[in-house]
Amino acid sequence: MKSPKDITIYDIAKALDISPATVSRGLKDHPGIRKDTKKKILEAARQMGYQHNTFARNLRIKKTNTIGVIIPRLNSYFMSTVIAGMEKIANERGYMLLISQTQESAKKEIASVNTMFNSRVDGLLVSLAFDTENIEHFDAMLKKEIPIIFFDRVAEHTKCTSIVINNIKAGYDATMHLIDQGCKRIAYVGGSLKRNVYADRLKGYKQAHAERGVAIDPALTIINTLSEQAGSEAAQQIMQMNPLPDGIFTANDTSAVAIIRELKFAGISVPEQIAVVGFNNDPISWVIEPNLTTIHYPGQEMGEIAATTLINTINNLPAANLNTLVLRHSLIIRQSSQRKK
Amino acid sequence: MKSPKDITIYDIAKALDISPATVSRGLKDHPGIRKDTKKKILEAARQMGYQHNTFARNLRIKKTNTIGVIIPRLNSYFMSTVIAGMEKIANERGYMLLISQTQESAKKEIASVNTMFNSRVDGLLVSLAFDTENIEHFDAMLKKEIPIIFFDRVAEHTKCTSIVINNIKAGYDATMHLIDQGCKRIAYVGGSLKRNVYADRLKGYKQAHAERGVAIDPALTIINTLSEQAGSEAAQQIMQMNPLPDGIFTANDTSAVAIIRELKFAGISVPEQIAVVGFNNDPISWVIEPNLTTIHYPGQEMGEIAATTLINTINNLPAANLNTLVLRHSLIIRQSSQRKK
DNA sequence: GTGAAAGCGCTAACAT
DNA sequence: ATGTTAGCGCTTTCAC
Repeated sequence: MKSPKDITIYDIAKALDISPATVSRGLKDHPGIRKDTKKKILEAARQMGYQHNTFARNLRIKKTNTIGVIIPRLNSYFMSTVIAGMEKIANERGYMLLISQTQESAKKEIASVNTMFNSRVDGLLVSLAFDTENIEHFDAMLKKEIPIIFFDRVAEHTKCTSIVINNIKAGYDATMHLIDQGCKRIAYVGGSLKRNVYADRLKGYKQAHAERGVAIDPALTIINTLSEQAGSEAAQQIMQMNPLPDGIFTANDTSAVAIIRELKFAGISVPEQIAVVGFNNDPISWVIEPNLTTIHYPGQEMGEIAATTLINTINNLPAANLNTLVLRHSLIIRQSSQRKK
Repeated sequence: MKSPKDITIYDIAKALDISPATVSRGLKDHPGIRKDTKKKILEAARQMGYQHNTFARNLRIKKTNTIGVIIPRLNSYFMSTVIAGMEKIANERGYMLLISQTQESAKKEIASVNTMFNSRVDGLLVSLAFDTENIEHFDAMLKKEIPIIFFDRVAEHTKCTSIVINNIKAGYDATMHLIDQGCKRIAYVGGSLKRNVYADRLKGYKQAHAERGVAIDPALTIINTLSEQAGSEAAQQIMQMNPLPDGIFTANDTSAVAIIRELKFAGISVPEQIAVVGFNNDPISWVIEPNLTTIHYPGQEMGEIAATTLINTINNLPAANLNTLVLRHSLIIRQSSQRKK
């Protein structure tokens, strides 16, 4: 396990009979170092097998060029797309990504924040776990002025930027569409109301009903984990309802697809008997039959914007001091909700 | 951007009127430090807001507790599942994950390796890009005895462990199944033959044909990027063939689904006219109609095993010095390939 | 059980 | 244009 021994700038300095400082400068294009000296240094470094020591540098300059990413889960289409966007930007701007999953647990989230803190990340990109109650665990970082950006599942904080879509409007759009298709009893299936995304979508659902003067039966609201399994169970629950709902708006596509499958299996026709609208525009939404009406959620773009904003903030660049950034969403109407020609 | 000032072990030492060495020891359960001293130190650390400095420590002990992950793309079901598995294990064992995407480019792969090298990761988990020709860019790390594990898209190297499934057998299983269903002209759609996974699956395809004495028309082999777009194009190409193939084996499910959609759109019935088998057991495989026959690829498990093996190697634990680890795959037969009752 | 002191490899202010 | 020097914060050997 032990390496022969690392080459340092001192070794190069000695070999070339110059000072370590000059080597350090030569290695990084410092202005005011002769061309030939620089060339000599680079050449020596290369052939001695010199490897830059990032730690020593970090220790010295107190900057890591590393961004921490804390997310509930990595393995969903939406999240992997977001991360892909973040990685792209980070890579372009010379930052590395340190990634940690909370598995939807507040406890793990706290642990992750602490690890990131100790790793001295330059900034944090966070989407909150289902059951996170407050965001005090970020206080230590904020006190040190380490910028934190929340995305998707966000928290209100005067010092942090949030990047979201307008979930209220999206919920409103989805629900209004169902109402326009003639639905009178629309079920809502969503995740924990502690999280803005689900609370807001429910709000939009209510707004749409209110605006059209349609009463809401509270029994039609189901809160679950939005997993495939949970979707199937929700479908069972819905099919027990009497009278049967004639529309379902659910807060992700995984759930929507699971529900449609159960309904079809039970011989209930979609959209004729029950119209369904999902959320995210996951690839499965255009594979399921009938194709799923859903809200397009720009994941890659959200990742890119989050990373860009964070890096700009870290470097005190302009356009950094925003409170909230709202991306555009759109309702994609497909067959699963269309009852009218 | 400037923090008030970090608390160090010296500050704690001064406050408690003891030495920094004692503080350092107290902070980490060093045997041979009095219980009450330790308690005093921990208490002071807590209330002074002490934050451990990982860099200084790394610099000192030359270990980072960080694992580098280099992959083609993050945003596929398979890869995000793998990463989720890795993160789980890394987290449990106190390691962090540094992730980088090559976007299928060898050039970016080389850059990533260098960054990881400079970041002094303790080990590397790698799945190769489409067009990587050789693996010399890993030599510097290997020379320093930094362990590297390849998974999925691997390369032969005496010093590295590879984690794979038996792609030849998987390709054989898929093809043999199609032959058993009565297919006589089976097309193969796969990715770059520079990568073991695609070359091996093609090999299996050929083996199955050879074993049954069925001749192969080379015109039936299509090499592309396996994207959705590429899948649609492959379908177009296949539909031009005369005579039409009666079976398609394609190396991922994204491609398979795109192909099925095109075929259906063109009025070709699946599986009656053309039977289709995919690869990966992506969620879309059981949503598409007809449900897709595919090879189950244990992504999460592969990620967990890769991470476990790497961490064991880093720590010189037993069972670490393996050359190749082969995980179990299985053929999942669904409707897209079933012609017989 | 605790302390003194020497570095880990690099950078940057200051000097030349 | 280059050199000197003083740390960054921590660990650890060797003393006591």
